[in-house]
Amino acid sequence: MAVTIRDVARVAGVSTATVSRALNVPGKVDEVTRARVVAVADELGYRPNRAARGLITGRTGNLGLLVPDLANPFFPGLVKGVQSRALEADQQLFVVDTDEDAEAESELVRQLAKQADGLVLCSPRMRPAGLREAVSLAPTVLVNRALPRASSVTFDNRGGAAQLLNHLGGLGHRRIGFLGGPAGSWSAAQRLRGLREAAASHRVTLKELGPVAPTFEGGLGAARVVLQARVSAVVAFNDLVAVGLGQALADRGVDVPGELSVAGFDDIPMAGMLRPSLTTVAMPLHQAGREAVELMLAHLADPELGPQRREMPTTLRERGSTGPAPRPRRAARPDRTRPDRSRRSDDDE
Amino acid sequence: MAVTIRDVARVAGVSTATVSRALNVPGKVDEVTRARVVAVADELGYRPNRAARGLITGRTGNLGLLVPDLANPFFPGLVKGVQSRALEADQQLFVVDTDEDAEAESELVRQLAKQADGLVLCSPRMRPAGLREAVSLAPTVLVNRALPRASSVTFDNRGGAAQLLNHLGGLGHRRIGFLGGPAGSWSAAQRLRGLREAAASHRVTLKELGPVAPTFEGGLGAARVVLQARVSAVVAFNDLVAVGLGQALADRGVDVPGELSVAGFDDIPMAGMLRPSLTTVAMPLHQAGREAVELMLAHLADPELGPQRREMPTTLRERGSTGPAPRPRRAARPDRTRPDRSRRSDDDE
DNA sequence: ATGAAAGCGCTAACAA
DNA sequence: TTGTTAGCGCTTTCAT
Repeated sequence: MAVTIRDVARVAGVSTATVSRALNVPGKVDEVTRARVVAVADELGYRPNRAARGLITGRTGNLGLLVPDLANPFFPGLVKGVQSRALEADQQLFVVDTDEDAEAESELVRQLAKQADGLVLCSPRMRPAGLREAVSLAPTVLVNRALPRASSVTFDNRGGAAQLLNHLGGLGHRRIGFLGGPAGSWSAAQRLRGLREAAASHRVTLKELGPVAPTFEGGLGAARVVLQARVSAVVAFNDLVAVGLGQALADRGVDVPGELSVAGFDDIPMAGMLRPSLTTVAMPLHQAGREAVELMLAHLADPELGPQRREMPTTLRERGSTGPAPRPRRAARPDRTRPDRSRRSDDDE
Repeated sequence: MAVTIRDVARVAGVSTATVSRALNVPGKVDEVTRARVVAVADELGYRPNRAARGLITGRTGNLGLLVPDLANPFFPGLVKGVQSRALEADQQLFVVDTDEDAEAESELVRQLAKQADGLVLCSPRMRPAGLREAVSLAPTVLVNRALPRASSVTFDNRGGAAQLLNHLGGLGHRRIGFLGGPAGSWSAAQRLRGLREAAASHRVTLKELGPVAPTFEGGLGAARVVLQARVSAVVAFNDLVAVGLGQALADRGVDVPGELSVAGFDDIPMAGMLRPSLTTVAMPLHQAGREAVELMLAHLADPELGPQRREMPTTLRERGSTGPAPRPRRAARPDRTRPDRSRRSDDDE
């Protein structure tokens, strides 16, 4: 068996209660005794048994983190942020990937809640009722989603979208498409709103396209609808969609961004690995993750604390561009037969 | 407070011991009583307190998973596999991202081991001594790394490399470069070995290039050395490097794969999202993750069980290509829908 | 087949 | 400031 608090007590010549206090409530024990206890504990390599502690305190020392899909490059940054802060607070982290399954989410949350002191739910897909249950089960912080009377960390999607549109507007684009994400998506709504507001003050026409799945495939399948919309720039729901769209356009011989600009959200690492340049709205994922844990800890420390909200700032980024101008491909033959875009009716550039 | 075993016992009119048995050792209790107990437990919504159980059984019901970097697209598939099997076994999963820090790894493993019944260490960067300690702390399964007298799940890198070289050789390539990964890398060595053996029987000259960092940037910076090697095909250490190299070559106006073929390992999702086609050796990550947990559970069930080894088969895949040959650009015709090659590999469900 | 009781390792009253 | 004691929820002998 491992070394227990009794071993430490025996060797240090004190009671187990004193050991416990020395280690947990330093103020309530004589400095000399405390030092001795700590020394002994250290020497014996004592590590408290969290299960035993948890049995009496009701705390597990664990945090639960739920994400819809770890393979989505948006999430690892968040997970890392959450983890870094959790470890600092000496909390271990359960990570659950729900595979985008809104149904499964609820049950997983129930399981998690039982073993964790608090929950961080990232972009939860479940319906509000499910979220409410989660909140009732354990202190919960939502990330990338808001809910009345619940704590959350969100990103300034609206502001970011506005920045993006201002940028495009400044470049001379007058007809811009928004290739929307999934129907009920909260962030898609925010982004659209930001774009609309900015479009108004730029005399830009905003065309709503889609919605499409928030995936590479979603973007891949959207080339046609985008070309038909006769826009000079497209804002995709996120980078994954933007990348898919970019590929589909390239396959059709459309020069990106020469003929058509593509922008996205998230600033996923892949955005920097691609050639058609991509303007994207970056989210401070790591920080958001840390902030979420911070709120959790605050709730743990003070159960009476009301709902807290943090909105993280977003930043416009230019990714993957190799140079200033769109470079024609070398071996490319100049046969650009694209029925839709061949007649330029737009006031590009 | 939550509903405890005593509540169930009282309502069912039996002792707590019987409830415990009914729920855990169905054989040792009368079928009628068992049914009643289960019904009551169910109705009351009883959920065993794992801390209490753990206190007496010494089991936590948790598994620990350690990965070097979740943002590396290689790992999420593995994590998902591990998680899926862990949940089936009613084990919760601690996930720790070590940020490629070999030093931190050891301490994190120590912390993990205390709260988990077993450990799964993916591509651990730590030195053998550290691994030995881990193994001594808790039942441990290594993934993507082997260690004498330790259980592990590895991939058939050698066989995959051989397949790859056969493929390239069959295509007529006679000078092939290997852009190696980090110096001490176990998998890099395996891959090189497989390539060498196959090269011999194909009268192919294998040029060792690099090593480079196993990252996108690593590949990006290798264009020059690759071009100087005057090879007609390059096998990169992994897909990330391959993608970086592909971009760097494209920037220099080299036609991939027309003038130079690029291949990689891992079959990361991104491989399917890119245009210069990429031949890659796919690893059954999801399955490997599940297998790792399987081995863990076997060790848990029988502590006397000796070290187990599994080598997972690898498969050659063609990704991101739009056609068979270096493709002249095609004018956009009425929707020539590309076969959708970008879906995740079948083993990733 | 079932129950009584002990006790896992720890913390938190309550006493001293 | 420190020790004594009870008990968190559960499993597991040991009786019955």
